Amino acid sequence: MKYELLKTEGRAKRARVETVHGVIETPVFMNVGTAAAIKGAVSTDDLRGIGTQVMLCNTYHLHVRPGDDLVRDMGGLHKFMNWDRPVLTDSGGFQVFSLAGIRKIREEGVYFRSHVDGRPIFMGPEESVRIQSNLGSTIAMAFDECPPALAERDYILPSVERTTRWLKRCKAEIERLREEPGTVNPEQMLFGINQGGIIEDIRIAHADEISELDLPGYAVGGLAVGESHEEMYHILDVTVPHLPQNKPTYLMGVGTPENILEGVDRGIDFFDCVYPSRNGRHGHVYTHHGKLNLFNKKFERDARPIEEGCMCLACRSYSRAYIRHLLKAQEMLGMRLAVLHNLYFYNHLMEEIRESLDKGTFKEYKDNVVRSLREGEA
RNA sequence: GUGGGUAUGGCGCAGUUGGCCUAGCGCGCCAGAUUGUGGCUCUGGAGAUCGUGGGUUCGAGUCCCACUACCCACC
Repeated sequence: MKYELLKTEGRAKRARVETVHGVIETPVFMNVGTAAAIKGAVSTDDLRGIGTQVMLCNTYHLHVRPGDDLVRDMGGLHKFMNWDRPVLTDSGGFQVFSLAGIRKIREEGVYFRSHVDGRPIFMGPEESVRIQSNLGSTIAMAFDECPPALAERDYILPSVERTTRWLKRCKAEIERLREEPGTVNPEQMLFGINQGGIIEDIRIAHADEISELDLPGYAVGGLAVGESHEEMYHILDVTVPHLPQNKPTYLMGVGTPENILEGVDRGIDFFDCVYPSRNGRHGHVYTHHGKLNLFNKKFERDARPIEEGCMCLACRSYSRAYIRHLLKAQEMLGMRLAVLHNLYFYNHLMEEIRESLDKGTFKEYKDNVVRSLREGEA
């Protein structure tokens, strides 16, 4: 992997990452396809058409179904889903948080009950890395615990210490697997994850500690899980400078267009979020003038596209009224068009961000977009 | 025509021996939430002269009579 820093503006970074599956221009928004598909009937062909650079898939979910051994036997995730560009796999760490009701955390790892059929599933650092190795993703994420934002110091501190021990085990395991014959992707990279809730000194100490492991990239995890925007931005302000600046920095699970602009401004390269796809399925669509809820009655006879001038499939051909009708009638095409629009919007937003960084006008661009997003539709 | 049944917000229903019914629920409708995705979930809100008319009673969605509409069976 090669990380080439092309330009900076304040802390904001414009970079190019070369991987075995091709180049990633950053800042980038990764499109979330948990179960090896973007929900909403979006194909990988669609993704190529809307500027998707990286697809994000999930270790836990693919392990449960269809099984990582099956994916390996089918030639790896790339071949399986017909996507030859970069893929990042989330480790299953977030499921420690999101499936809190059906798991137990121990030093060796996490005992889940499958959300599909209830069978016991054990996942520790070695298991997570092995699964991700079978999937053959471009970037594997370390297996961590994502504690709730409101957790107290006496919960966060031991949790973060365990996450560090898990990270070292992940690193050892991926290095071991790299040497094994038949590994799907011997060039697979491991990114470490910083945790610490909203407690400054824990965040910083942890960032310093994991930076020493000299991994190819680092993520800030455990944000946007209940804390305020101000708290999230503050943690980025104090934490990101303690992560290597000559490597990709990934803010996990974030966020709204405004969150992303603020993240870029604080030195983040990679983002991902379920918002464009999940909200699309639920009829919420993004524009430069804020988010619209297409279920709202005011769009019943609105002949305009979702956003004037947008070049996505939905906006080139269909009205708000028609997409609203499809969504209300639960026609799959409604979801599909809304999701395609949202992903296009996010990918296009990142392109605008990169252009403004190239030109040295990011600050101005960001202020304008944030104002426009907040003002809403005229 | 005869006998039986049913009529409660847009739809489907619940309403116990008449009294916490100032009429409840599901869907739908109108809004809002959702941040490393369990095609979910959650939170608010609007909307009903309880088919019509009369009667009994201190009090009727609940009981009685007539009428109307629909459903079923028989002729």
